[in-house]
Amino acid sequence: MSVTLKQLAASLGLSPTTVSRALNGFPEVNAETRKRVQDAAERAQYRPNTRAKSLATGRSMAIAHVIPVSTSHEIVNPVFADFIAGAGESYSRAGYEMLLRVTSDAEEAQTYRDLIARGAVDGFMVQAPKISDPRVDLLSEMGVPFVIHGRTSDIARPYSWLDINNQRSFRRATRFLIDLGHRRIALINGLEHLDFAARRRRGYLEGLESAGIGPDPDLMRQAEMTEPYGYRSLTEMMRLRSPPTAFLSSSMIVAYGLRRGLTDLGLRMGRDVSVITHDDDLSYLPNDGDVPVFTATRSSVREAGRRAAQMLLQLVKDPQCGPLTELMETALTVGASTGPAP
Amino acid sequence: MSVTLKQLAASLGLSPTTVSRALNGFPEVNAETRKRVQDAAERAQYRPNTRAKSLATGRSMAIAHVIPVSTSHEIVNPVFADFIAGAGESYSRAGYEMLLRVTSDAEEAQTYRDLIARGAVDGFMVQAPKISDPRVDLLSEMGVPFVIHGRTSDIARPYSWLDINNQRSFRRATRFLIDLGHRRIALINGLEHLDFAARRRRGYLEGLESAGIGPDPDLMRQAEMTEPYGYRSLTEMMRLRSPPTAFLSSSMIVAYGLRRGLTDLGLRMGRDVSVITHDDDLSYLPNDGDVPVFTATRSSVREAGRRAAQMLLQLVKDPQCGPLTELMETALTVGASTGPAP
DNA sequence: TCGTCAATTCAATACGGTTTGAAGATCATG
DNA sequence: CATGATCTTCAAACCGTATTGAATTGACGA
Repeated sequence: MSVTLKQLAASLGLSPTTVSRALNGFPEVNAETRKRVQDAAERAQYRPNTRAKSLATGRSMAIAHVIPVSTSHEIVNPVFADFIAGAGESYSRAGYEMLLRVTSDAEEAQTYRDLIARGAVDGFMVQAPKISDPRVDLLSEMGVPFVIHGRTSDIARPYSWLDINNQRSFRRATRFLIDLGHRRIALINGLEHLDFAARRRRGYLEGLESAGIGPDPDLMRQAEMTEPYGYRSLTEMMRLRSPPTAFLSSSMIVAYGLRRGLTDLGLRMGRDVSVITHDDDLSYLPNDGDVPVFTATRSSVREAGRRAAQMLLQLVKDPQCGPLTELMETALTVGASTGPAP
Repeated sequence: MSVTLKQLAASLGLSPTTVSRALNGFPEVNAETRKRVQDAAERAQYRPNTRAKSLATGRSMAIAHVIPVSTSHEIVNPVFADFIAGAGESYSRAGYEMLLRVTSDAEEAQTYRDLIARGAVDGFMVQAPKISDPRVDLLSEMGVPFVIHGRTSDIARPYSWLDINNQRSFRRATRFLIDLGHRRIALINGLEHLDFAARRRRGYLEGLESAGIGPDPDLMRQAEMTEPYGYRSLTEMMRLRSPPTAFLSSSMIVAYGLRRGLTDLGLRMGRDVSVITHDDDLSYLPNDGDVPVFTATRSSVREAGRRAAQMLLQLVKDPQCGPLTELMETALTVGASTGPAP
C-alpha cells in the first residue's frame, strides 16, 4: 500500500542503506545523491514505517498515559482532558505518539509492566497522584522514565514532577481573605487522599495559623468537585451558629455551586460573603473579562501538560539527566467575588 | 531487558516457531509441549513485543483519535474526555491501543494520511463532525476503517457512525414544553456549524412547527457552551418585549448559566420559567436524585464511546461488514426545572 | 519389512527499517 | 605509478515476531 524504503531505493538504483542514511541526515552521503533521494521520497510520499523503525532502533517513540477507572474516584474530569491536550501538543511537536490506556484500578500496576515489556512506550506520564502514591516506587524500580503531574508525599526516593504550588497558592488566598478582615473562612476541597487537595488544605491551615486563627472542622469539607457539592456545602455552612464569611473553593465548578447557594440565600457574593476559587483556566469555564467574576488562583493546566510532556521527553532522551522538577506558581487574580468582611 | 521469543525458545530447547504456535493456540502443537511452553512463558513474564508483532502481522492493533486544536472552536470539552474514556475501555478489552494525536487545524488531513502511511494505526475514530465534514471523503478514499461520533450532512457516500437522536430529542423536548403551555421557547444552542447542534436546531424548529408556532430569531442563539453564555442569553432574552417562558439548552453548563440568570431576576426555575437541557451524563456534572434538578434529555456519552469503539473494532476486523450505524435515543427525564407556562 | 499418513517440530524467510564492516571510486602525495 | 587517505556506496546482519514449506518421528496397515 505505502512505499517502503526498499522500493524507494530500487526506484533510484541505490541501496536501502544509502537511502536510509540520506534521509536521516548522515554526513557520509554525497550531497547530490541526498538531494535526489529527498526529492524522490517527497514525490513518493514516503513515510518510514513506525513499527519497523522502532523495532530497529529500540525506541518506540511513544508515551503512555495510564488512566485507571475506578468506582471510588473519577479521574476523567475536566482537568484531565486539558492536561492531555497540552501534553499531546508537545508530543506531536517532538514526533512522539501519545498512548492512552484505560485500565481498572486492580490491573494498574500490571498495565505499566505490560506496556514496557511489550516495548510499546518509552515513558509514562502519571496523573492524579495520591498521597504516598505507589506508582513512584513501581516505575522507579522498573527503571523507566516518568513524570508525575503533581507530587506525592512520604516518599524518600527522588522522582520527576511538575506541579503548581498548591500550598503557597492556598496559603496566599487564605491570607488575602484574612487581610480583608475575614476570620471565618471555609475550605471546600477536593478529595484529600489526592495529593493536590492535601497540599491545598495545608496551605489553608498555614494561612489561618499565621493569623492566629484556629481551624474549625465545621468549615472544612472534601468531596468530588461538583456543582451540587458546592451548593450543599454553602447552604449547610451558612446555617451554622457562626457561619463563614468567606469560602475557598478547589474548582470553578464548585464555585458555581457556592455562588448559587449564596443567591438562594439572598446574599451577594463579594459583599456579604467572599469566594476565592482555584481556576485551571479551561476554555469552557472562562473566568476573564476586565474584572473576572471570581477572585481566583489561576494556573493553566493545559500549559502544565505542555511542560510536563517536554520534561518527560527530555528524560527519555537522557535518562541520566536526573530527576527534573518544576513548581509553577499560580496567579492570584482579583475578581468581583471578594470584598471586605462585613 | 525483557525476554524475547527466541530466548524463551532456547531455554526450552525448542524452536521459535513451535513456541510461537504454542502460545498463539495453533492446533499442531503437542498438548504436553504447549503446557510446558505456557508455563515457561508465565514464569518468565514473557510478553510479545508489540512492534515486532505488528510488523510481522501487518496489523498495528491501534486506533487513533485525531484531535485538531484550533483557535476557532475548542474540541477539548467535557464531552470529549468522557467519550475518550468510554472508547478506551472497549479498546483495552479488545487488546487494542488508543493513540491520541493532537494536531493543528491546517495539518489535520495530512495527519490522517501520515498515521496510515506509517502503519501506526488500523482505524480512526472521528469526533465532533461538522455539517458536511470533509473527513468522510478523506478517510473513505484512503480506504481505512473509521467511525464518526455523530453524523454529518450533505454527504452522499455512506459511512459508519454512532449518534444520539439529537433531532428527535429536541423535538420531543420542545413538544414537552409546548404541552405544558409554553409558546415562547428559546434555544440556547452550541455552535451550529457542528452537526449535532444543527440537528438539535432542526428538532426544535420541527417541534415549534408541529404546534403552529413560528420561529423567532430573537429566541435562538449559538455559541461555545459556557456558563456565562447561558447567563448572558437568559438575561438578554428576558429583557425582550415578549420574553420566552421556556429555554432549551444544549449542555448542563449552559443550563447552570440559565439558572443563575433566573435567580438574579428573582424568577424561579420550573415555575416562572422552564428549562430543559441536554445532559451527557458526566460524573462531575450530576443531575440525578429522586427528582433531578433539571428536566433533561439524557444520554451517556461514555456509553457512546464504548459502543462506537466496538463498532470500529468490528469494522477493523472485517472491513467488508459494511457501514455500521447506530442511533441512540435519549431519555427525557423530568426534573424540577419545568412546569406549566405561567 | 516397507510404505503411508498423521502428528510434531524446525529451518528459513518475511515484515520494513537501521547499522556494521567492507569494498569501490576518487584524489592527493611522494 | 604506487600508496594511502578520503568519499561514497553497498551487502549483510539485526531488531522480535509470524508463517511457509520441509523434515522428523512414530504408528499403522499391508
